[in-house]
Amino acid sequence: MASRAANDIIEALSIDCVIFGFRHSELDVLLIKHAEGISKGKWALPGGWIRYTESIDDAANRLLTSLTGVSNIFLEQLRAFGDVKRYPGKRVITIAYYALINADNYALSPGFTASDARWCKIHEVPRLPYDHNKILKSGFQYLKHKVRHEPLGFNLLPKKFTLHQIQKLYEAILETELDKPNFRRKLLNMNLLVPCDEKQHDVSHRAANFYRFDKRIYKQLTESGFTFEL
Amino acid sequence: MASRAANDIIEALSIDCVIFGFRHSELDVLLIKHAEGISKGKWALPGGWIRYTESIDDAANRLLTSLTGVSNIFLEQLRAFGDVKRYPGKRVITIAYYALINADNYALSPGFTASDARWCKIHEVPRLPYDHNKILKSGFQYLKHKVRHEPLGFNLLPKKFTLHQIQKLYEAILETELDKPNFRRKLLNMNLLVPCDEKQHDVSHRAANFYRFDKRIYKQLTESGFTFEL
DNA sequence: ATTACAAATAGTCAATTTGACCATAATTTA
DNA sequence: TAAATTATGGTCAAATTGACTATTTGTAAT
Repeated sequence: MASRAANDIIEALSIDCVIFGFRHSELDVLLIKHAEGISKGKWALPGGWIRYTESIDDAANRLLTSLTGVSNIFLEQLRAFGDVKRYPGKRVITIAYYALINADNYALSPGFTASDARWCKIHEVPRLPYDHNKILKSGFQYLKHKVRHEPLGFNLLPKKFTLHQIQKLYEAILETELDKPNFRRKLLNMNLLVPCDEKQHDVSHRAANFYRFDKRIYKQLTESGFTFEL
Repeated sequence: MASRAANDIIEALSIDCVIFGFRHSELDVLLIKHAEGISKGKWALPGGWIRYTESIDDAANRLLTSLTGVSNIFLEQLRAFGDVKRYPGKRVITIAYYALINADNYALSPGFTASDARWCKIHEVPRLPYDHNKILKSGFQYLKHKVRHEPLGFNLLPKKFTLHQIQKLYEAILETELDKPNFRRKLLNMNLLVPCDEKQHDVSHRAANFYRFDKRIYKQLTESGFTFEL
């Protein structure tokens, strides 16, 4: 290990990122276009090789940032994909990561081995190389599950948001419509959201109240036995 | 890839298994004693190296069987652990698998690089090498979560089981006591369990009815929108 | 046999939560 | 001033939960 160069990469092991972006009440995935390698010219999930000197979490963040410009987000590991022939010509096991962010908050700037980067609607994703479609599907399933059992998603909204915004987010991810009053009641009764002394403006109808999500309150609640369920 | 021997192993990548065993209303973990290598003589999670010619799922099964004799069980992937210094002297990323089985149904026969194999009570696990304690903890957390959202656990009970048996299983995993009539009501109202025309015998009190879990019924229910929640 | 036990199963009941609604409030634009 | 639009409030029956009590069915002890 000591004799390796700082950016020597581990053979047979890669990272792939499934980055979900929420924008205009729609769910997108972040794709990059390969500038080199065996999939040159093809759109794929952002990913690449792990260095000997970085943890896999660090590798995921480094690769995502250098390929797409999206940085400082909370990437969570999905799982490893390790079918023998998932990658052509060579045995490569990949570790998939995922995240959910507000697409509008991040400027895309393709780099490293990517010639381009763009958001793609979740249901308009083209055929991707390797098993990337499978990884994406797996990530989407996981996201759906996760969002119902954890207050994932609040961090991607603006600090102050309306109940309508959360509802749209949930509807986009779960792919259903939700009853507004009931959704509102359920969420507010959790005592998880703090009402702000501020309303919407610039809207041509009754202004909605802003709320904020308080991490500390959530932590307190969970520690006293509360579990987020939607 | 073609030029490798059939059992060449991938450097820098390993498998570790967290096998939970339910026995005498208690939850155990399966440990092996290393017969060789840098942790010779130490107890650890069963694991080892992945071959170029097998999928990671297959590797997990092969390793578990050859080390402990436990075979033909449903191993599910937990996640990868990839801190830079998790393994001494060499960069090794490990992919963890877990399963929940009935300890009494499997005879342990240590082999391969294991000199011994045994069940260890979940709260009496010694200090394990590498980050195995961390992996175990992670697996236990996941198991607790999983068991509340999926009818995991029914497959480890005998084909025909009593409601009391399931309850004991859940109590062991969730580490709580559950109200008997309420637990019973909740479970039966799911219409997931099929009552058998058979009762316990050899018990010194009123015999309980046997039930069985029907995979097809569960599948049908989930397909029509049902979600198992406990 | 009768009684004491242990555990299974049944039932009660108030409190809470859900789902499907309808009603009203606050704003802006026609 | 009315219409439009969206937020927010409220209702109500049905279903679910949590905390219990009661009854049944069997064995074991006297």
